[in-house]
Amino acid sequence: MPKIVDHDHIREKILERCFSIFSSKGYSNVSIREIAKETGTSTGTLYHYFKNKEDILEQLFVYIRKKNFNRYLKMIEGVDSVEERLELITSFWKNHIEEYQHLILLAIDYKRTKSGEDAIHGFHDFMEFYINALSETLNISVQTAKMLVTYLMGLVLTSLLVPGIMKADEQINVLHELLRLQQEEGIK
Amino acid sequence: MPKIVDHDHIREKILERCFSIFSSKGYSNVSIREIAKETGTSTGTLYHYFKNKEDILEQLFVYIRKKNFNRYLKMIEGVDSVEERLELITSFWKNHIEEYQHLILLAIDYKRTKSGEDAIHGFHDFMEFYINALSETLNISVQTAKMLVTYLMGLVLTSLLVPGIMKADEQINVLHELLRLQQEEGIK
Amino acid sequence: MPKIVDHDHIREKILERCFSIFSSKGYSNVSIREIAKETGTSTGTLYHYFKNKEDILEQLFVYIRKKNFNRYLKMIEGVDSVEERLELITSFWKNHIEEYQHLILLAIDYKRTKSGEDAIHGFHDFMEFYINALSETLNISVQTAKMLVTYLMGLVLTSLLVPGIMKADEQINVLHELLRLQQEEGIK
Amino acid sequence: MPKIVDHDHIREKILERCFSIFSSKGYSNVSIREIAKETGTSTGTLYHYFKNKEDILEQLFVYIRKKNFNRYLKMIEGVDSVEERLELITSFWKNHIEEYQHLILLAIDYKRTKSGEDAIHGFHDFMEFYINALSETLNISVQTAKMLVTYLMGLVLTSLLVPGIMKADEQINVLHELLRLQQEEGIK
DNA sequence: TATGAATGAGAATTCATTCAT
DNA sequence: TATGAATGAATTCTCATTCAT
Repeated sequence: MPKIVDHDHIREKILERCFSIFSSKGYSNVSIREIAKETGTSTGTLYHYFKNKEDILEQLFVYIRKKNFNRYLKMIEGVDSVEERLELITSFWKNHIEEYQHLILLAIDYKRTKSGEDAIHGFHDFMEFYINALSETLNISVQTAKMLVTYLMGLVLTSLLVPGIMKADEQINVLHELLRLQQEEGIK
Repeated sequence: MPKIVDHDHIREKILERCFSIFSSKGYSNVSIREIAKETGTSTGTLYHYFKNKEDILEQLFVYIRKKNFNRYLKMIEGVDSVEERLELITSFWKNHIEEYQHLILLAIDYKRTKSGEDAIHGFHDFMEFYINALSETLNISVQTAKMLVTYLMGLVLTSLLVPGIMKADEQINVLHELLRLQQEEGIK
Repeated sequence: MPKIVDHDHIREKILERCFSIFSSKGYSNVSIREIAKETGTSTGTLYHYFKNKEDILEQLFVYIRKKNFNRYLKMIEGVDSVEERLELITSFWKNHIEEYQHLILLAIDYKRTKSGEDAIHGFHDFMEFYINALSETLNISVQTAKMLVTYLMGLVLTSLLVPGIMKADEQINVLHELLRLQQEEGIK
Repeated sequence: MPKIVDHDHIREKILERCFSIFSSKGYSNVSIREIAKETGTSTGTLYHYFKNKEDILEQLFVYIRKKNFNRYLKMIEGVDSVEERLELITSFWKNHIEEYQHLILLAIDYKRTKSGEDAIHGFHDFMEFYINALSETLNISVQTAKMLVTYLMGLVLTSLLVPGIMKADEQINVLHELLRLQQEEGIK
């Protein structure tokens, strides 16, 4: 009579924890032993859920991407006014900037580990999704959405490297104002 | 009368090579043996020039920072017209975007390795230098310079992660146009 | 349900083997690889049982000390006549002189490695135990016991360095005679 | 025109310093680099005076032995009364106990490094010299001299390992008294 | 004679992975 | 399914030794 466990639930618990550890220490600097300890399991158990260490990184990337997409869609859902959406998005970014820091670091680790097309591909989808989503959501051109995403990426990165100088909150406010003005102009 | 060598020259040759290797594989994924092979020396020699592996990262960061500052100052030197400077800076960025990719990756490795204040401090100076330099060079407010730097950081990062979507060249052109227009307006 | 092993038993098997290897080659001249080979394990396993190389030395010292105390006490146990005890002790020394050679060498390695108070402390207890034990066991003054122990130490050392000249057996016999005479005198 | 240096003098200076360093840290734990630094020379220079690291140990042993013999002979020279000699020898031991500690440690390092007959042979001469010298100097039997030397060795060793318990000075006094009494008896 | 830069073998230690229980 | 003991390759770093100057 085997023990009944929620396989996927445990897997995701482990991934969630890894997202944070990998981010702060770097994938390469975290040992399997450390992951086991931090997740309250054992090395043997980890190898039940994941093929090998790299597979954790791989699954983590897929998991986080999916989670992000879903969350974005759920957030926008049912909000029709562009102004409201803009409000929503800016407040969302303020609250989740740390998570996007993790994401960027994860992407870099992923790229360096896979060092090939797979990584690029994965992140490509990510970007494209957000560019199109923002373009549609905010009713702006794809070109403008690209610049917006680029800027947001810069925001995340600088807030990660030089939190003192680049206050993300502040800069998001400025951005919000800029976009709001642009919306108004568009309406006129 | 020991063997006479240009200690600093050798040191910098090694650092220069490490800048590129660390960037593509990540500091933690490059072994001392590999560095020795890539730089055409031996592990023993490396430890003659550097206290330990971390010291390579440390010295590399200092070296690159200094080199960057000097180059920027030399570039601007003797160019008085703001338009010309804008031209200069945009073309500079186009030519050196890869190097700034390396730099960002280095900064991340540095932060993760030192995992503390030291890293932040080093990068803080870097940012501050460029924000002030751009503010003065292009005759724009510090606030605008911050946004500009943030955007440039985003540019570097996206061109690194999704080179297909975010064409740095293209985006720099757009940015250039934006800044040029702003300058003109300022003149009027 | 991990693999079930008698952790302490394995640990002691390793220590027992190290006692002999360290003694003949010196702690510093024995590599972890060599210990692994000699004990029939692997380097990884050694680090499963010991924190690091120095920890082997440390645990070895503790282990040997404890083993020695217990053996001495068990030997004396139930023997009431002083003459019999003297007989017992001298024959014990004859049989275990090699082990005391190991012990002295271990103590020296320990002192040099720890190079501090810890080492002194450990050996201090050892000495004190034997001085008091001999004093009580043989019914002699502490001062005389000290001299006896000093002499025995000299015996072990010389038999180690110049086995040809200083025949331990012979010298123990002389010592035995001396002590026996002293006992008799005390009785009178 | 080559620099004129007193080759032997420098060599002995180095050996003297090594005697002390080896003693406290152990031959194996002292690197050539460390010897160079401690003696104010360079690794290259050391290899001018000594064939290799082991040769330092070898020459050191020979040097110390010779120095010891000469000193002993010079000390005894011209002192005819046995009582005076005894006085001389005990005070000599009190003053030089540390040096004999060094010597024992050196002998152990030597034995472990050579791990063969050479070492034994070297120390054999040492012992024999002292046994005979003491026998003649103090007018005691060789057997007694052997016991005396054994005891002295124990004294040196215990004062090294447990300086707190075994006060060498004190024990030498006791020994001195014992021997003095024996002398008197012999005279009667 | 004197220096210390250069070397690579070998040291201690860590790590992903396997496997008996 | 879960555990952690076992493994040995690979890592960082040290060291005796050589050699150009």
